[in-house]
Amino acid sequence: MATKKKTRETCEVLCEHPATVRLAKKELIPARQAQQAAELFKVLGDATRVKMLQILAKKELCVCDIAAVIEMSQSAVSHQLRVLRGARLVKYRRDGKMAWYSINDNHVAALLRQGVVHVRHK
Amino acid sequence: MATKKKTRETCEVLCEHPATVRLAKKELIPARQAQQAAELFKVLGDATRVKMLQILAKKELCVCDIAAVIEMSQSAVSHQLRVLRGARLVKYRRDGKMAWYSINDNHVAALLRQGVVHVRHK
DNA sequence: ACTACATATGAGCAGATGTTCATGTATCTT
DNA sequence: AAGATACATGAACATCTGCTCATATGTAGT
Repeated sequence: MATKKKTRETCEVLCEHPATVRLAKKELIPARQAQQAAELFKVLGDATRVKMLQILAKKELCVCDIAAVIEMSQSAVSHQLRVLRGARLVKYRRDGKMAWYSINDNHVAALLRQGVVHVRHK
Repeated sequence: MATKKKTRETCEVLCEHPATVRLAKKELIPARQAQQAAELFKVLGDATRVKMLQILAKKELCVCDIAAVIEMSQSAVSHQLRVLRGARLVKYRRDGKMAWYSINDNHVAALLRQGVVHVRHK
């Protein structure tokens, strides 16, 4: 019985290469940075938002026009714009009833473009 | 009664700028490309996978070492490696009992790095 | 052949995500 | 002031995600 449970009792650490692990741990990105990068990518990880960002990278548009272009409801678009705003990927200005959105910086557009290029070449 | 429901009945298309919409639609990325790009970003959109890719970009590692470095269970790591394999972001080779993983191409590493740089500068 | 080891995978579950529907808020028109 | 318009938001819902736990698969050593 004692011999049978050996695997679990001795712990899972058996095949590790300590030197390699130690080195890799040093080179590992800080947890917070990983989390923030992941959150950025997560926002880009939705086809609706990709489309929105892609057209907003070309031109400033109002909510209604965004909805018309990507063929989604105004509500859905508005919800997603909130996500994009939260991630600071877009900026907006109000002009009376309308809200005009555009991409926040070229960095974002570049990242997006690079992703698109990657899937094209695959 | 008929007047009251006007908003819904006439449809949501009232504020659109037809010329702008038509132009933006032409410039809109094809749906499949948007979907594929989103799927790529979605894979990058998880802190565990970001960490894994980041260390695999520096060095080829076996599953057990990856688990030790990022401090997650072997099972969790294995599941995520499956996702990364599915997206062709990593490659692997077997050597006896061990499986050695590394990043698939520099493209992926560059994309990752760009994301990290973006959150650092924010 | 038997046991230990390294990795892969299926089931199950809690939490996150993206849409719709209904409604709220602010602005414009009359 | 009242209604219409443009947008935002809360609730509800179905679906997806990422983990754990248990177990399966394949390899090596004895």
